Amino acid sequence: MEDMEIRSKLWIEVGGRPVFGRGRRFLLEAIDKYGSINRAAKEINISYRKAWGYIKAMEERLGFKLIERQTGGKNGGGAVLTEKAKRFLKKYEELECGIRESVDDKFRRVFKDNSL
Amino acid sequence: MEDMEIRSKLWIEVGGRPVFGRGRRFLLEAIDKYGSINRAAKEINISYRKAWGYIKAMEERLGFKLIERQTGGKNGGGAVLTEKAKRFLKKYEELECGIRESVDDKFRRVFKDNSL
DNA sequence: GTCCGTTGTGGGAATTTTGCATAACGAAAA
DNA sequence: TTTTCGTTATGCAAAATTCCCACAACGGAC
Repeated sequence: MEDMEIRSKLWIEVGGRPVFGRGRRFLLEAIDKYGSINRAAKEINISYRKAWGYIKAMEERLGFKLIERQTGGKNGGGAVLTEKAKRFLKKYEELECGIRESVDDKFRRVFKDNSL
Repeated sequence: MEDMEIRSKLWIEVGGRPVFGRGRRFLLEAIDKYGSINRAAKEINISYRKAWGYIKAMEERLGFKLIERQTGGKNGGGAVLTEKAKRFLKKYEELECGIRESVDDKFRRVFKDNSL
């Protein structure tokens, strides 16, 4: 059983539906960095279609606009995070910080004494 | 944003495939309690088919037998956990213990100051 | 007007999950 | 010996979900 590994997931729901998690976090961070949903999606290895669906659902369920988009124009357009989105993202980063590490630690302590 | 809630999930993988998590934990606990896969599945509100699939995958991926089954006979048969399964289950319970609570706490600390 | 890299979206394909239906089993009772 | 009963076992179709292809619209730069 040496290839066992622990995995953990953390997400926020609204009305019982997922609204934010690690994947969406990476998406927003990448959009913030690159100014483009398309580019961001490529960067984190998901399809544009999927990224677009994430954003749509997030905005609907959270009830506020996360991303200011512009279609056409210089460079074809682009996207930037709203201030509210940035504040939300920051909070989520803070929430997530340290949790995975502590889960990994506990896993190692409990499961890695090589008995079963 | 008052109906936001945090959710977390913890599971073990082998070869990149899920092997054990909260649902399977409940399943094994119920089998241990009732001595029947069928009864256990009803108790935790999943179909027998699903429970059976869980067990099959767990045993394949973990590489050892979790459940001793008997078909036919008194009461139609039944199922009991192997000793190894009991030890594994115990470890998982220990691993999971406290993690959800600490996640909830952190969520409350970070997100419940009502600003965004 | 053409080009380019965006955003926006329908809808079908592919995959995963779900659960219905039914067979096999074997001790105990009839 | 035969019937009964509540199990385990599993194929397969249907339902649900996820994924992704293909194309439209946009508008500044050239």
